[in-house]
Amino acid sequence: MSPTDGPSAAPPATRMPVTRRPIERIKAMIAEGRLRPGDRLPTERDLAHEFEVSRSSMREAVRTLTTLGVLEVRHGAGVYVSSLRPADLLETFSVLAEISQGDTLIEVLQVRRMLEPAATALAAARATDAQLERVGAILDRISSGSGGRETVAADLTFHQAIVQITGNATLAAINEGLSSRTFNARVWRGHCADGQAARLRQDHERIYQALLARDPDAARAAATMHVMEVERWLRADLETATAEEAAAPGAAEAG
Amino acid sequence: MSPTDGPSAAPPATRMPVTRRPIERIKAMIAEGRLRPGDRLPTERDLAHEFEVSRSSMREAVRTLTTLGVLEVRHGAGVYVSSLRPADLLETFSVLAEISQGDTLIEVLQVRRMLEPAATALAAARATDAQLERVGAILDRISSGSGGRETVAADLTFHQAIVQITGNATLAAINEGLSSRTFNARVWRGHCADGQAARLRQDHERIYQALLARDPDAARAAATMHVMEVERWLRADLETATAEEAAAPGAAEAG
DNA sequence: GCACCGAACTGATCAGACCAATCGACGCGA
DNA sequence: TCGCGTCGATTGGTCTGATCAGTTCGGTGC
Repeated sequence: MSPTDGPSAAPPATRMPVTRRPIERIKAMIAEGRLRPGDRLPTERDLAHEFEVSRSSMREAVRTLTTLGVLEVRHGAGVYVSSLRPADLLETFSVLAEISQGDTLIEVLQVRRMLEPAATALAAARATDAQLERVGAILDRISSGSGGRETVAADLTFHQAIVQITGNATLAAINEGLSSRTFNARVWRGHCADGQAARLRQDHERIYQALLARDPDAARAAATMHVMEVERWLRADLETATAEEAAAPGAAEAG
Repeated sequence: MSPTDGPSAAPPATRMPVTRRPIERIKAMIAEGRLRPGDRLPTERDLAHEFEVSRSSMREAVRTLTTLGVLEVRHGAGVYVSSLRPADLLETFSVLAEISQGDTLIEVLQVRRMLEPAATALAAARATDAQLERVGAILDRISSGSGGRETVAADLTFHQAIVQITGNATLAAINEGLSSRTFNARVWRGHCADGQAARLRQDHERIYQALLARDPDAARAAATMHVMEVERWLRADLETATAEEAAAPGAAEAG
């Protein structure tokens, strides 16, 4: 065990960076329930005094906890404990999808291939009529679009809406983090260029039909096929990019 | 769509907080590949000058990106782009498991119930002899322990080792984020108190046997059973806690 | 009773100083 | 020549205090 274990295993006091003390203490207070969602913390100035650090350091601590989704800062109004809902705590997740390239994108898709089929099956079993109607409306927006921004946005919304039907906010937040606008835009652009946008539309239609039929098995299969289609495209795209890179290094993103 | 969409949809320039500009620009440079893993950035002072912000603000930006796992700072040495591996970018993930309570823990387990069976099945199909040997050694550490720290640590390692066999680092990082020492400790303590620690050991043994047999279906089933056992315990534990809370509000954690 | 305004509060940003860890050049001694 | 310690320059870490910019809320006047 490392000497830094435990929230307040004080004795050794391994000279942790000053900024870290407030972070750990506040996190611990929240984990222990002494601070609850929506609670307001003292002002930055008071906190700094309480933890015996300068205001700059206190601000860095607050910023860290804000980035983690644990705290919320309102200019002029104060620092508050966030709702602590999964969506808050997993907001940072999106950087993975934003920044990842190449092999990591494949890995991300493999994870989605584990989650989305299970989620879609669950949704098929639980969906209410109103929820299905909403999904149908989103599907119309995908179909009526021409592969541009609208379509990409609708596509993302489509999958999010389905995952939300499961009622599992954590699952929804994770799945949302595994998708990204930019990646989805690439997928659509690629399919349109190959004249295969119909494939994507058909995938979505099949998923929707499975939901309508409230058939979990069909939903699972349809979702699996869809993710696999995206994965198939990505693998092909990566190969092309690699080949172009080899032919003309450093100019892969042109056009 | 909100007016703040897009990384550099410049024209409106919606007066974003000063600190945010460097964050978005650096993130964009990384996403575009202009900054690569291991690259060193200019000093904080130079960066501040370049982005026309004060050093304090620049520091907050760097701090944010560090928290997100995108950058790495070495005291006295400089600021570097992290390896950008999933494990870096998903480090923040652990706060979810650390802080979550009640219903969110159930949700987390439901996600694990989607991931771990799939991962274990994949591991069964891919495991090498050396990897299996390592898992077996870890299993011995679980069995020889008595439910204390050692056991809990070995338990976590056991599952992580299996997921790592899949070769999917993103999956491994996500799954690790969905587990936490404190939660696992609670599970073991609870099972020991009920005299049911044998259940957990048997679950692990079954998973291991399925891996040895390189039987994905058996592995999937065994992993599912294991997560369900933990979920069963958690639901019972939550009910008990709720009941005690109702009887003696505010004293649930005593003893 | 209500809309408006301003003072007090609180976070956001800035500036400059000094502390602490790192790294590399230099020089001493084996 | 090689090895190692020292010292100074570089760079992140922390502190202080001032000023800018939203929020809140109570008072003021219609």
